[in-house]
Amino acid sequence: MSDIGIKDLAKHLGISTASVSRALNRPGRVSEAMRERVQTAADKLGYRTNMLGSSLRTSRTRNIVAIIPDLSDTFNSGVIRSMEATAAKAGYSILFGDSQGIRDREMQYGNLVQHKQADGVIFFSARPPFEDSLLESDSFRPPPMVNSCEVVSSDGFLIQDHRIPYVTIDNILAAEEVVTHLIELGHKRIAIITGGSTSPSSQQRLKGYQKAHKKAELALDKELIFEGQYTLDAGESLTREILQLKDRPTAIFCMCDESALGCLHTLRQQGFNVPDDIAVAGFDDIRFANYTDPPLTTVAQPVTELGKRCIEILIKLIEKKPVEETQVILPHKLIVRGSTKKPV
Amino acid sequence: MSDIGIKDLAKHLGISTASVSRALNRPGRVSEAMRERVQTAADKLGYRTNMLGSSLRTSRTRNIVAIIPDLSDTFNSGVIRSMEATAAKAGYSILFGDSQGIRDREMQYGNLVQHKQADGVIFFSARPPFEDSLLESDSFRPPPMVNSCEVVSSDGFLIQDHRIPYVTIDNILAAEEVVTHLIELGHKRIAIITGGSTSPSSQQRLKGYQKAHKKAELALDKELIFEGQYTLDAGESLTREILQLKDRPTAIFCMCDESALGCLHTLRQQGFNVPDDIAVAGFDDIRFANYTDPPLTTVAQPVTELGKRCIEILIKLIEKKPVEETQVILPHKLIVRGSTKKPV
DNA sequence: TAATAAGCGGTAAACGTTTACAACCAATTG
DNA sequence: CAATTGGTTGTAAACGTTTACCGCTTATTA
Repeated sequence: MSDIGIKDLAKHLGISTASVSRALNRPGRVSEAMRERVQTAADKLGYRTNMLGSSLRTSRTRNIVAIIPDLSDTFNSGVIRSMEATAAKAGYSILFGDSQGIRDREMQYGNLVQHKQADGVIFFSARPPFEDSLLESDSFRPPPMVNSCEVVSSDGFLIQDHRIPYVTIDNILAAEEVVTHLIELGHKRIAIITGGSTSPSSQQRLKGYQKAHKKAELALDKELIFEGQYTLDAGESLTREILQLKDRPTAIFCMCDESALGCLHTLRQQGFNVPDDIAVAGFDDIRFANYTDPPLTTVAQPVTELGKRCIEILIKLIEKKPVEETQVILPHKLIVRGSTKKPV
Repeated sequence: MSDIGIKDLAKHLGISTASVSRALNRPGRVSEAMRERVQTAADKLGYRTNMLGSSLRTSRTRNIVAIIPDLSDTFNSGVIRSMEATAAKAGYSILFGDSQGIRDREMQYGNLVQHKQADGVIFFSARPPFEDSLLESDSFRPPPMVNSCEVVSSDGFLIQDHRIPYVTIDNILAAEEVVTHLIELGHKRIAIITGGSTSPSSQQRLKGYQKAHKKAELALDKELIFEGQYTLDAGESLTREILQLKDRPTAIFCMCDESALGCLHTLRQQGFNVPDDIAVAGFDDIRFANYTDPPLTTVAQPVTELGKRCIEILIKLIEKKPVEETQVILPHKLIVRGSTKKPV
């Protein structure tokens, strides 16, 4: 019973391996009697297809690589979870890599598909996880891939004039809405804690911040822009810096909720009241956002849908089915809670 | 340049595939000149070993399956992240499955190793992810596996009198310490929100709760035990129930920090002051625990070490190296913060 | 100098599947 | 009744590696 192969099964039934294979994978190309006979024998003997043999022959692994900058981030892990669920439903498994934002590590995971250990890639970064020389080479045959969340331009990334599908939200608009919300409340000095200058989503949210100011004909003060990261720590420490400004802002927009939690913490520690002294807004609507004191005003991203669509598109690509929409921009939603109020 | 195989490389160099293979994987079995010649040619032509062929031949995939009940849980995702990092360093990739605690799904992922898509398994549940009939069968040759966090007994799970290695903390002791801490502060009525009756870690923490009471000769009140889950929601809603008790407790021990956050939220909503009206303690020390108001008293689990040790042991098992310690109990640490204080 | 060893490279057989192709049989057709 | 068709199964060649085994050359030893 331990590790029986297709040959053993065939011999045991007195038929050819071809018939076994067909009975198992291609019902219809085999008589019903045969299909049943093989199936029950397979069950009884505990036959498990050795996928290595199968994959080698068919060059399909049913594995997908997902490369994430930080798996422990609440927003990311939500997306991944959804990806995994969607993939599993379609019979695919997810190999994942936490790149920590380091390009070398991204490429290391990208290699998995070049080594034929996976059929396609999802990446959360600006560039596909392949060496630049490859990306620029004409002979490069890019594997199925989908770009998620960190999309550079509305054209997507181009390889040989062919765009890579992506799924994201409109970061510019979303940030603009947050900031406009603050401006409409009456705030004039709004500090911002970014996600880092190398992150496309952060760049875009910054653009939204600027657009909102421009539209409201509000002057932009460079001093109010604090380059951070998408982390609790960044929010905490940069808020300390913000509080040292002579002309203190009346609102702080954090580009992710984790930073906003750090921000709230520092404000509380230093005796500031939110939202009366300072208003705070976040981004992502992680599940903790509703549990802070006061609850956090933020932008909800469609986490589940984001993951689901990525995988759906990727699988279509892998299976060479037509994919109707290759540039997906999902709706976000401004969620106003207690952390923002008009300045007193 | 697109997809060159070992044969192409061999032909291009006018040597046999055997030499190419040896030059690449077994330096020392080949002259230095040869090694170098092959290496540079491989680099230049962009040769990538097809791991399917290799794996088929060697029956080693360098993949590991990790089966988690809930990937988006902050504690879990921290452990996974550490696992991934450790595995990557050793040249392994992690295939992960979010089982949502459903046994069928666990087995579905367990199948991956039976289908030879992975070399070993890490599981976070009480039973190995294989069908019961298999587990009980004498002919079952269990694959390398390690049990993490949710360990049933100090013997580990037995298969054919052979114990499965595990890595965990002493949940009983840790919970006992939390509750003793509360008792020493002067609390006499301590409610508890569990992680669910099917979770071994929850059962053990409950045992610790009981032990602490016994040791302090404090009566146990069944009414104070609330069966929950390891989630925010459970903490939130069960706290509402707790507050309806006629004889209200002065402290609440939540078996995970997420529940504690939910608990704090409900308390705040209903106008209770923590810790003055009611003290709250959690478990896990997720990174948000220090950012709540007041900061949460909790038990720190060695998240990174937990993940690291699991993978290290598993890899030793896979590579048939001797593993000195198969039952690892890592140290935890009670972290007292502002959410617990003596009752007023 | 002959015998032995050591170093290196090639030959070819696996590993476990899937699938073109061919072969067979029975049923249908003209 | 011969020819054709359709349904079903078997044969055997791949897929891309690794590695046991063998043989060649050169160095070492007695």
